[in-house]
Amino acid sequence: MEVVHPEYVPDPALSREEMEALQRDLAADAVFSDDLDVDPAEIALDEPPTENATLGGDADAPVVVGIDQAFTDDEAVSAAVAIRDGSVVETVEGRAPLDIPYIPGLLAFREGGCILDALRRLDVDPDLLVLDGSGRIHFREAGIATHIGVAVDTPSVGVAKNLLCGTPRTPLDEGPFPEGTKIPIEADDSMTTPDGTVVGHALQSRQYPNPERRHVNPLVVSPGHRVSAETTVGVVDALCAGYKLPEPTRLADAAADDLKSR
DNA sequence: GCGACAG
DNA sequence: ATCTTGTCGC
Repeated sequence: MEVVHPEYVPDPALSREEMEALQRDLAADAVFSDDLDVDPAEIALDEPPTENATLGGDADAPVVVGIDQAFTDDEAVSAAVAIRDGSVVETVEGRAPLDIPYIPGLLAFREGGCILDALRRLDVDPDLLVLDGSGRIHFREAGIATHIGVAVDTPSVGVAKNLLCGTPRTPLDEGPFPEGTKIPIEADDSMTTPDGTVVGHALQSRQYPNPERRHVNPLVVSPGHRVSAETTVGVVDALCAGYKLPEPTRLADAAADDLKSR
């Protein structure tokens, strides 16, 4: 696939002020309502995808791509795994030097280059990108899922393990919550978004039989680009197949890990 | 000055 | 994110 907006390619050499300005610009181009080329209801997985399937499968089924990174001392490696009709149809990798440290709110400038490097090598055309981290749940509505989604103008969602900002309608420390629980997350005064706007959800994708003994924390999902908050939770939920993480990110996670160990 | 923060 | 074996619970 191609980068449609080169001006939004995250440049680690920018000053903090320039980075934030770029985020405000791209957030203005972000679409937080449904504008997909496929019916989101057709995006689902009942079981973990089958490894590599060059032949067979419905060639017209939606292509969902999971992306994740692993790190060494000075380099980031990214793995993008494309899934269609229940099987992995393509896997690519990307690399980039680590030029700046992790700074909350500026994650895309540390990991974005590596991700775009991988996505450019992708032959299939993704209908949805699933990224690690926030999308609209961000101080300037420009989390890494939004940043990447807008740069390639492709529907995207963000899946995070922790909350960056915003206020859950039910405090997350009031858990454990039963599997399937969806808690709206509203914008607060730490964000540019009008207060009370639902910018994402906490999603209890998995829970143990006896949460009192041992429990799982919810995921934090938010729209990246061209997807609404409601559709985002529904789709991520449908992409889970028995594990806490949705299959696209689980597979990308594993792929990135063994790329690192090589 | 205080607080608070994805990966 | 990363450094790392065993260990708890179902």
